[in-house]
Amino acid sequence: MKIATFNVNSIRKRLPIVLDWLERRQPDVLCLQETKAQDKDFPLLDLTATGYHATFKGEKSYNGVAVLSRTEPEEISYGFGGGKERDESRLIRVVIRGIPIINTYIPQGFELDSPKYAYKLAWFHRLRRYFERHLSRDRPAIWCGDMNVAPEPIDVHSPEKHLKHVCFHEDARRAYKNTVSWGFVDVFRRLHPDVQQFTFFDYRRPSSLDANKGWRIDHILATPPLATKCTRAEVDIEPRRAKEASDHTFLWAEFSLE
DNA sequence: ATGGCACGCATGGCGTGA
Repeated sequence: MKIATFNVNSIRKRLPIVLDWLERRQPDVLCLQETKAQDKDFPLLDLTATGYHATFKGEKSYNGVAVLSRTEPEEISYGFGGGKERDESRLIRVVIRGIPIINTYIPQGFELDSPKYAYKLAWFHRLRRYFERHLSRDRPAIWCGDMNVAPEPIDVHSPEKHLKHVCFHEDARRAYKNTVSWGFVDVFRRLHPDVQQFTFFDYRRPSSLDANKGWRIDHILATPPLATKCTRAEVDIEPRRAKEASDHTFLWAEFSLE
């Protein structure tokens, strides 16, 4: 099973890139973040014309997540469920071929002294509790998406310059790792322990792509019984070089499910 | 040290992203 994740930064703007990638790469599952479209404006027909099923939840202007899948999901749920701040356009859970897949768009955080950063840190704790309620670390499960955290110094260019950046600050890294430690394995890092490979390159530094000055903040993780079956995990840099690209690019992983 | 680019929107300026 091939699963991919991609922060599209507007599904309507990135539709040609997504359609092209689906056709050429033929993933079983593609998780999208920052679709930036209300459900009524989601380009459903363009995407389902490919044969993929689309499961999505969005809002005006911001956030929004979607899962495109070759087969229809056996279960679907949006957000944390219950209470306030369900964040339905940041978390989507589907079950495909019996495997729970959680696609998240983690809050970015803005600045260290911003309430948004406190919200980001709390989000990781809420997510850990969500995993505790809904998953078992002894059974196959996948968590993927835009995590807005570079876990280690190798995962960002010039780490010494970014110690106070909301995507590399020690508190963000600790919060992310605490959620990971519930029982997930970063499959890219497991297969490529020493490779520096980024998934995000800032628009505002157009030379960053050629200079390979980016961030690895998009991740695919699996519980141990599934992580051991991961045979490949790769970043596809080509779509970042495309005309009218997203500032993120695709990460994909292949699992041997026999 | 600062700003830079792109996105959506009751849109020619702002909030947001990372």
